[in-house]
Amino acid sequence: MNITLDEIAHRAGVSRSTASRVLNHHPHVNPAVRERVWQAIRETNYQPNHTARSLAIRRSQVIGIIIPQPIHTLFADPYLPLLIEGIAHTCNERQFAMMLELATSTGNHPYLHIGRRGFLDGAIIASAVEDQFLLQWLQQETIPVVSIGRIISHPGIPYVDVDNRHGARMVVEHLIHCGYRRIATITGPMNIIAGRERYMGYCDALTAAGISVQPELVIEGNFSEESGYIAMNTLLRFDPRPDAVFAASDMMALGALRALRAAGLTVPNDVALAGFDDIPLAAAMTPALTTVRQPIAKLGQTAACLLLDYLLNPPAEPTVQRVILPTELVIRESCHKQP
Amino acid sequence: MNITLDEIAHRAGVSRSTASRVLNHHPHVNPAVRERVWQAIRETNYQPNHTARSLAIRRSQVIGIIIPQPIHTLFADPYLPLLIEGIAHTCNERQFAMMLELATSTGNHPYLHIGRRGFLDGAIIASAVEDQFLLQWLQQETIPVVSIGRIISHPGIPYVDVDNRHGARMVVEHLIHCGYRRIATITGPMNIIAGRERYMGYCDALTAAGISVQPELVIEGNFSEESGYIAMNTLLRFDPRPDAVFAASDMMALGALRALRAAGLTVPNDVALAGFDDIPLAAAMTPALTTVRQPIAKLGQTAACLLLDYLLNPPAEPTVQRVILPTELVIRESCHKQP
DNA sequence: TCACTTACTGGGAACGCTTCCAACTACGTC
DNA sequence: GACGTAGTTGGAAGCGTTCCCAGTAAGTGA
Repeated sequence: MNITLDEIAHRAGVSRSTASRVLNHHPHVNPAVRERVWQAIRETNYQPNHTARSLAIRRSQVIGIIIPQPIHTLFADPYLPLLIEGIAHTCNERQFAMMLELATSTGNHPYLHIGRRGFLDGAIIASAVEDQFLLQWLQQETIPVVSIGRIISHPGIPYVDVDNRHGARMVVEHLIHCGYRRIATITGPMNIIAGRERYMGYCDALTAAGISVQPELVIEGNFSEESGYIAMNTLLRFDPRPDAVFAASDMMALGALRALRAAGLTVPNDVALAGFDDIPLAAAMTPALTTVRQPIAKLGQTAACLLLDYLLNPPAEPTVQRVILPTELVIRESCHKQP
Repeated sequence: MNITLDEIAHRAGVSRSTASRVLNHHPHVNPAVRERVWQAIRETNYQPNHTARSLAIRRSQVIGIIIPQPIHTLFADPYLPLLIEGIAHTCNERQFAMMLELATSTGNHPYLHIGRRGFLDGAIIASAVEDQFLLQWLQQETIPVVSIGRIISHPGIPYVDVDNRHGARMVVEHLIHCGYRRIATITGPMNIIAGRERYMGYCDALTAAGISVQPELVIEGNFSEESGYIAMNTLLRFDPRPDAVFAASDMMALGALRALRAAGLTVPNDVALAGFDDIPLAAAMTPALTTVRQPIAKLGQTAACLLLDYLLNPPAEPTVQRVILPTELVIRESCHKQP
């Protein structure tokens, strides 16, 4: 049914070997023969069979993108799309394809296809949630893996991350600099390292300024708008209420803003607000949100580079690559005390 | 290096054929033999080679998800994530894997891998933008395809879609019912069928109520927050200004809201606002947005079902499946005139 | 006891490609 | 004129599966 390399060889009057050599741009093929083969390829619109090729060369030119959480919880903000765009950028460049491996909320087959030998050359863990499935899989897997975000329990896995801790510290220092002292934080999930590190950056800034961290001003959220709303309502019950809030994600900052509005308070005059991520909405909201920008697409791009470099020429001696990308403070309107 | 079926067969003291039969749950295998083979599989942690299997059975159990536009423009709202989640749901259920085929903003190799024979069993077009690449690819491709959204120029392609036109009509009728008469619309891109159909629904509702469609009250956006903001500012320059606005996406409604706030106007008292999509933020914003809910995950799920059903047992006579899923009006606070 | 089924098993070709190896040319070179 | 040598080619053995086909052993009914 489909045209094979044999068919091409026959049409060009050469052997399969020669046709293969032409296809793969090997040297030492007579120019005239080479042209005859290309002609046959063009005439028949021949496309080589990728599966057969993979089997023969024992590589698939496919990497997996592992998304350990139900996707809709993560895609609620544009983090993952940008990450994937970054990965895709590198993959397209180097002729690799991407498989999506995700845990659905209902399905019970996470990482279904990863285990099958020969299917993937390597994998990128898109968001390092250290759940049991992921850890169990890492335990027994043999293909090279690069993680977005450090995996504490597996220090041998190369990773790329942004400097969450420093970013958080910068933005909280900015709040302090603006004159706020009773600064609360709505953290990310503490089982995610980004959640923990942003919290640590918050602590760093307070401690450095001689302000003690008050446990009641620390509320754990899950990065979603809703959780920011709930956390802010909790914070508003304290007396005196915080005069500034650092939300560990812009979506949570958005939720906090909604709670503040509902309580009749204005930002930044009654309460200052800062976020993390710099999603497009952050610049668009009123007041425009002061936040920390992270180079998300770059993150994905770098992770893919790390993985593909490794795959294309594996290093002689094993070295674990680690890359930390810088974050950037974006000052807007949500934490300036109006005179 | 990796364990093969031959190794398993040898360990269990049987032929490769028998080992294969055990692996694939064929009948007519002696129970004792069967158990010996399974034991060898467990002991060695054997995983069958997917590539070799694909080659032999001439199926890959992989479908492609084709995303014809730079992903970040589409992922700006949670549409695509939910769609993918729906597709993944069906795929996980039936042991299929998903390849992501996306056009990056910089890359010039869209649909890179689709052409390679044997790589994909079928494909889902995630968002029917009729650009040249897509049409060109459809022209020459041979694998089964299902589209999310109708592709006008290729009526032979099965598709799944939501009833955009009726949904838009419902929400505009609701505005009319609330007493608004000078109703503007911010449409989606007119080269996307969803954009056109929502606009037609808007026209339907007005016409049915005996209101004529005023060209100056129709502004084309691109579904993004920013485009909603810009369009609303344009609308505000007209005198008399519209008393209600139907934005063809919630993100654009959000942008419109920002423009209205900036102009010192309140929703719904000065201007009513309605959206389309029912993204999570729609319920969370102030005022909560009246909008049209579309079953996005269901859309993906259905598309995947259509495709996989077709792949698993191709129908004898060719029939083009078409499915239209209903939309639902969600009434909240943004279009009730306060007494 | 003899066909005749039925349950089970192994051999080997096939899937479509890559690549090693050997062989064959043509061209100088001593 | 024998002898490398480099360029060029085809044959054939893989890659790790599936599955058809033939064959054996055991069970069944006349």
